[in-house]
Amino acid sequence: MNDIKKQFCNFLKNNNLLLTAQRECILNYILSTSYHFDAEQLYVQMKSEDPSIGRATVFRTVKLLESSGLIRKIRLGKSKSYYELTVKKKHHEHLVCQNCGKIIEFIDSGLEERIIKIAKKNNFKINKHAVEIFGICEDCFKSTKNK
Amino acid sequence: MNDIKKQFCNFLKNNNLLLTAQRECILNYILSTSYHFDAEQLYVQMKSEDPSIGRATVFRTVKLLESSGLIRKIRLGKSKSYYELTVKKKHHEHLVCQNCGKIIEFIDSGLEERIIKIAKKNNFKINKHAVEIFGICEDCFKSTKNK
DNA sequence: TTTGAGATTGATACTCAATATCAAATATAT
DNA sequence: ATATATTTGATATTGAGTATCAATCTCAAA
Repeated sequence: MNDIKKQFCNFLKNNNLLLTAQRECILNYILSTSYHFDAEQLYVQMKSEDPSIGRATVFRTVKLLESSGLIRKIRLGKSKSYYELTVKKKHHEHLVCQNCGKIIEFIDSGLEERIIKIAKKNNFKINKHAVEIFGICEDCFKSTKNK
Repeated sequence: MNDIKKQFCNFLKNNNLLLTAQRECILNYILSTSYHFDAEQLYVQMKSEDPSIGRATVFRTVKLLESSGLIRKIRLGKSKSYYELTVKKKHHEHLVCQNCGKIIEFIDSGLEERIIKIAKKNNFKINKHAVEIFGICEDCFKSTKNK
């Protein structure tokens, strides 16, 4: 069992929760994907592997994974929540193309520093932050010009 | 008629839309408030002034106001959308207290510059951006310590 | 191995925010 | 005045997520 699974097992144990077949199955799938996902999409995927699984279980497990710190919620301008793995990945921000939906991740230490400074200046105990930049990506911009 | 109203009228005219009593009423109210609001809250307010107004009309008008550029959508970590006036107000970001819900607005030119640079570096036609910092505000932090 | 308290499940109903539908009412141009 | 287009409010519907609950599963203690 790898470190990430162990981390989740510990979380479950510490909260008197059980590692069930469904939870393990969902965890496995999430670990095998490296990109953003949402709960509904995950449900459809799990359903295709095990038709007996329920929507509620998937949504509940996503919440658990979030509480455990394994995944984090991100908002990409849509009404629904997306999630991404927190492990094996540095914190980063998002460029969201409003035309094709493509998401470019970036890190910028200068940006992070400023955010920390701003929180400090306002006597704010910072917990998390999010920077989203919306616009048109290079590819889409090129193809609209060609029309 | 003030500039802001004119701007909205122009927008309506340019799109073959009419300035109706309901739309004007909603616009007036929005101009009289200077803080964040959401569509449902606005509906309740308008309903108290004119009980015959419909929910759909308020939600539609909010969308119109957004398209016209008079208000902008902001996401404050909740599932619903909030809006704020874009005029008479410089663009700013938000510090959101996860305990009491208080919202502190701030501007930081260094932050803005970096965001523009990042977009440029990624050949991204930037349209808008959002920075949200979540945490515990000074007041809440103090009062938790006293317990 | 049985038992029983507690955790988990899936189905379902429900909430909440927002959108779609549509007939009736309004406005506009001719 | 009339034909055309826009807007309205009521209502139904969607989409995302949560609450409920009886049935099932787990596991430690007897």
